[in-house]
Amino acid sequence: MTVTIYDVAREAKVSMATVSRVLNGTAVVKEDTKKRVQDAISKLGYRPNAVARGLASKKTRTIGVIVPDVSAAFVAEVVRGIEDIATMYDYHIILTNSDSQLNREIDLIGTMWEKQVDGLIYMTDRLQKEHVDAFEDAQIPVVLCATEDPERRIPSVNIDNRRAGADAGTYLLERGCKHIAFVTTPEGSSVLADRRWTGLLSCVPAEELARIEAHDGRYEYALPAVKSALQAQPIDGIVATSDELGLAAIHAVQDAGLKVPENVKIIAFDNTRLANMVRPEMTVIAQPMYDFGAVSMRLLTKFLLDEPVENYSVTLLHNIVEREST
Amino acid sequence: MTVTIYDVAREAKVSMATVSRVLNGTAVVKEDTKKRVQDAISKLGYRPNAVARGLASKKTRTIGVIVPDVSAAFVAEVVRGIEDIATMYDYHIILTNSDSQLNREIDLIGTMWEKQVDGLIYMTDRLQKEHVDAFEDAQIPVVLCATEDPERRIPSVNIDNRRAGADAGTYLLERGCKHIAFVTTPEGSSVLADRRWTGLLSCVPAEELARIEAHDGRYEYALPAVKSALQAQPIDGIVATSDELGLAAIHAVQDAGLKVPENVKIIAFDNTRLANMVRPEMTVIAQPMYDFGAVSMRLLTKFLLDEPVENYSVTLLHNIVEREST
DNA sequence: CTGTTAGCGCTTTCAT
DNA sequence: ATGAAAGCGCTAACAG
Repeated sequence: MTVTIYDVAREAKVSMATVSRVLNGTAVVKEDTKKRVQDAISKLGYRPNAVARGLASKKTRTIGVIVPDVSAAFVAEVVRGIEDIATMYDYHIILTNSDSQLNREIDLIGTMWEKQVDGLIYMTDRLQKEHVDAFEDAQIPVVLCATEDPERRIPSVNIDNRRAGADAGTYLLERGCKHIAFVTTPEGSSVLADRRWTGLLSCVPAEELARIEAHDGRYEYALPAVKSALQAQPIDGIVATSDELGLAAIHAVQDAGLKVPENVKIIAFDNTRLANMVRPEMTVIAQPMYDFGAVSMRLLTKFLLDEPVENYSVTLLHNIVEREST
Repeated sequence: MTVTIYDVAREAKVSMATVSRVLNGTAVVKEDTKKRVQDAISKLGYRPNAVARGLASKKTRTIGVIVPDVSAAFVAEVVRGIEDIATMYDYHIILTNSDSQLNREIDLIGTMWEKQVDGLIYMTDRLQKEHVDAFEDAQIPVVLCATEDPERRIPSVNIDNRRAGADAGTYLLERGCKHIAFVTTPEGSSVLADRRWTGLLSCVPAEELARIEAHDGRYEYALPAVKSALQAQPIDGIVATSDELGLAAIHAVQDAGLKVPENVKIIAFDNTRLANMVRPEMTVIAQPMYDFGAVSMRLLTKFLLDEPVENYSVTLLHNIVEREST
């Protein structure tokens, strides 16, 4: 039925240990016998059973990936980056969605341990003590991806969100904006958004800065929120914490009979495909989404391969892509 | 170090077999001893090793998911559906991207077998004989998701794309369009798009039907393609095979100094979030993306659990969502 | 350079 | 209702 390493050994007239050796290159094997083994392998169509391998070696070549929601454009792009590098290093990923629910997240860390993943890439809106505790007693190498650990206990890959927030603010200020609004998710829901807000506050006088919150960070909620803000106060510059919110801002401004960028300049975060498919094309603080994933995974492999790691918390660069909305 | 079933057995003063029984509910255990075991488990913080379990039981509770590219909105939504149902039935998913490359796909089917996945959910643009062969000698239950098997050898979940194409054409015809264009990926790259084209041909006279192809189905390539088509011939109705292409069509029309929907009516396929975030909001043939994934996974569990399956190829319903572009 | 022999941590007969 | 024992398919000492 299923052909095992034992069958290959018999066919090649060697011991299973030798087969294992040519399979893993874990010791030198005479060229001649190596060939016999390889012939036997292809003749029988043998494929090593990764589960048995995992049990024996205590390495599954599988890494767990916990994200809030793959169906979000930003996240999907990150996952793509993770998977590409994982493939490159011969790992597979087990993907799960947490919907940012703490209990589910903690639960997942546990089941990832049951699955014996070699490492974990973790993405969440707000890292809590419970997470850190769970990581610790799971005893699995973890890297946080686009997720901030204020106390830097866990390796992570991120951009400098505070700085990025300040850059966005400065950009608008330099272009003459006097009344800036920040369109974002509700306070406390995302550490990253909070950092950006802090950055904004550092360069824009508080009295010239408004805050517009949209439930769940969704277009549908943002649109009316921005509209009413526009009526309540003068606004000539908007920073949005995602492309989706930026687009909502654009439409709200247009609905108010104003023009982007003439009357209101808009700069958004992320630079998903949305940003350059809409009209006007959006100026953005581009985030290296794919690289978040790729670099996280690469960092994880360093831990797994015991390579030297110079920097436990990697800060990727963001940059402003100037388009039509400013 | 790591606590095993053996430790639990000793702690509870029973045999490991009994522990296994309470763990799996695989046989009746006296209430009293069951409690002792459970206490031991929580006292020791025991968690069963899924890899060992997989080796012994030959079931990994893991299913392989092979998709062209998670970073595509459509795919990401499907994957979300798969993962949700997988979680519901206590399965995990190993996610891989194939970029629709045949050799990579075949390779992946093999490594999925190595990983001993219990089942496979497969998504590709064009199913080939090589795929079917690989499925067969992998001996894994497979369900095709949003992928068509012309010969219906493999279980699948889909919509009726031919019919959907015809519906889109009819819709435009009924609204007075005389010169219809289909914006799509290059011929042969996607069976689904081909089906839609066939559907279109069945209701729109060939001489009133134009075909506009965009490399990779991308906005960037579609925009100029539609623009030049607009100059070359009269067009007053457009069917696009994805939201992204639909948006490109909208912008191309606008750039030509025409209006949507007054001069040109546009209907697109998919109904990703893009469709109702753009202006004008797009009329679409809505595809049940999440359900593609969810139903596929559910169907797979039926095979896995030996539940009776009445229908091996499930056809989900599509529907027209009327918005501003028509 | 190659073979022998223990396990890895669990499920699953087969007894009792 | 519970225990003993034999694997699952492989890796990893340890010999030779």
